[in-house]
Amino acid sequence: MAKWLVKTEPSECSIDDFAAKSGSSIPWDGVRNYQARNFMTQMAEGDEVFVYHSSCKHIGIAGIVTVTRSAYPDPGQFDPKSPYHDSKSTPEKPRWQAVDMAFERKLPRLIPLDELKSLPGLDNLPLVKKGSRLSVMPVSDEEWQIILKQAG
DNA sequence: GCCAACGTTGGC
DNA sequence: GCCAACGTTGGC
Repeated sequence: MAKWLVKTEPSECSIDDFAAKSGSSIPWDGVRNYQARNFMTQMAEGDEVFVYHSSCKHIGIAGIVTVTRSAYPDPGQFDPKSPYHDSKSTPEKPRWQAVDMAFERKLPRLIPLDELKSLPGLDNLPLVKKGSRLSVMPVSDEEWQIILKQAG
């Protein structure tokens, strides 16, 4: 089972929003970056995903969600009224994909970015690289264990 | 709010 | 295909 990490602004969709809807799925949509989209299409039902809070007071990894539905065309791209509308996208040739995810658990504590940066073994994780804007990325089993262990 | 780093667009 | 200009991301 593959593992992943997604970035989100908690004001948009936080781990607590997932927790509040525990037992039901939330669409992960609005991704408009090709590399991130390509990773999303590789997600499978049951994959675990770290949720990272960005652009906020407490930046870091906050919890874990599970993929409940693999990639399907992101509806927003077809809707002219959607902020995620893409005029070059058609239902026959969709450009962007969404997945569904559901709450699994919060980490015992939030792991701040500076802590992630200082941990050995995470050097290859795009998240900790300066200037990286990739919002969906794979996490190796080794990286996953390092982060879980750090959470306590 | 600032600004460096990045991805995308479009003229050539 | 190059690359300057632009808009966005995201830590600080």
